[in-house]
Amino acid sequence: MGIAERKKRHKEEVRASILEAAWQLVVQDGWQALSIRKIAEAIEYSVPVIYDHFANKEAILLELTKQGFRKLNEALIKAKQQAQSPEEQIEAMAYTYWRFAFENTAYYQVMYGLGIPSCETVNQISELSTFSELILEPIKELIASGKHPDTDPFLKLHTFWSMLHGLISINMMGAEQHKEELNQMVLKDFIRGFISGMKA
Amino acid sequence: MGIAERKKRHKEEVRASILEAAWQLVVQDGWQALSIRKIAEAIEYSVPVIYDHFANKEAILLELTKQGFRKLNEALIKAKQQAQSPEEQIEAMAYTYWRFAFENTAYYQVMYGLGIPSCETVNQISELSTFSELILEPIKELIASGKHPDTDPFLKLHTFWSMLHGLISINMMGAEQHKEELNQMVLKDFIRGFISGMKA
DNA sequence: ATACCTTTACTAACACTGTTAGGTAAAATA
DNA sequence: TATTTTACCTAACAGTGTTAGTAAAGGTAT
Repeated sequence: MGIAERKKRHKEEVRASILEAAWQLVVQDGWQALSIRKIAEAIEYSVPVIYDHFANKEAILLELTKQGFRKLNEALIKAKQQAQSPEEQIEAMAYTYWRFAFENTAYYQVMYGLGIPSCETVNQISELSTFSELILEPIKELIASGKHPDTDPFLKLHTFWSMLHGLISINMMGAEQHKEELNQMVLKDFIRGFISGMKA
Repeated sequence: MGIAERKKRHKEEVRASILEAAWQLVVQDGWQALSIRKIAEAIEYSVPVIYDHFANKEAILLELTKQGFRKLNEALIKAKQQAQSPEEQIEAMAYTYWRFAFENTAYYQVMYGLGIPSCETVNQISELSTFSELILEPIKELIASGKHPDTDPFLKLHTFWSMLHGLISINMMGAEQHKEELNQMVLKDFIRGFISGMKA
């Protein structure tokens, strides 16, 4: 039954080429300029073929979002592994998150920039649980060894993520009035405060 | 020359009705569902009339964004006036900002949610300077009376705004997994840390 | 080998979208 | 009264997401 296999393989190739073409278009002209017809032209197939692989345009963007989180998670895992203490892990991950956002602005904007994603959309991103777990672990360690071991780790995770995201998104939209170094300082300041806030 | 006046007045009425209709549509179905034709139908004029008042659709959204910031600024001014010390002013403004976001999610999403606004767009929002000044003032006071009077107030303003925005936007997209009270606590925690971070 | 069915891919259309060119009729000016 | 300006419209252009219907090709069963 090699035939069915070959077909399946081919189908997955087409699916991958759709995502690849979509991604290239997003990087080139921004996600607002992405269109089904442009994708179809890029992969040299007719438009309806795309709907054999994705329910709609949103599903394609959702897949790119997932890709983005997978890539982010990878980078975070690597950063975490190279650090030893929970403090260093958190610090390294914060910097990595920041760097990911600015080295992959296209990804970051797809991940967070399509309007504010609805709850249903967020729940479809299974990669988020890995992301949470990754950061939650050193936070828990830090809390356990700190002076307030009854602190809610989810609260701290939430804070960490929120503030990092806020820093990045405000920074992305107004890079003129606030200099680069300034933001690096804000980031540094935040990380220090965040970590010491869990110890004491 | 009452005629020209009457005409001018009428023209401004139409302009206002465009914004009103646009706003109503945004509140009803979200900003992604806003269309020029729907606005035209609502105001009972043909489509091209809208282009006599606004260069394009983006200009309408930009005006709504400005309206949002004006409303936010108003609320912040009121909150600031009712508080005495810089600490209380900052705290009150943070809560007011938070409340504004969740009582006017439509505004907040127009203000921040249309993709990540470009630098050029941000520069067109003159209301932002009022917003900055409003928060900058108590920050400066607090820094001056603190132990590190050479702290950059812009850095602190940037931090304040970023983290507040991050808190809100992360919260808006995932209200299921994290409870309401949790976020109130995160907010409280942040404000306390922010203020004490400038004193000491 | 013939008949059948499923898969694959297409063209063409529907119902929208933002935007604008061009025309008409009314109102203001000369 | 003649002319110009304005106010407003219809109709179109070029694009969007999405889908109905069709034709051909591939594999399966009789």
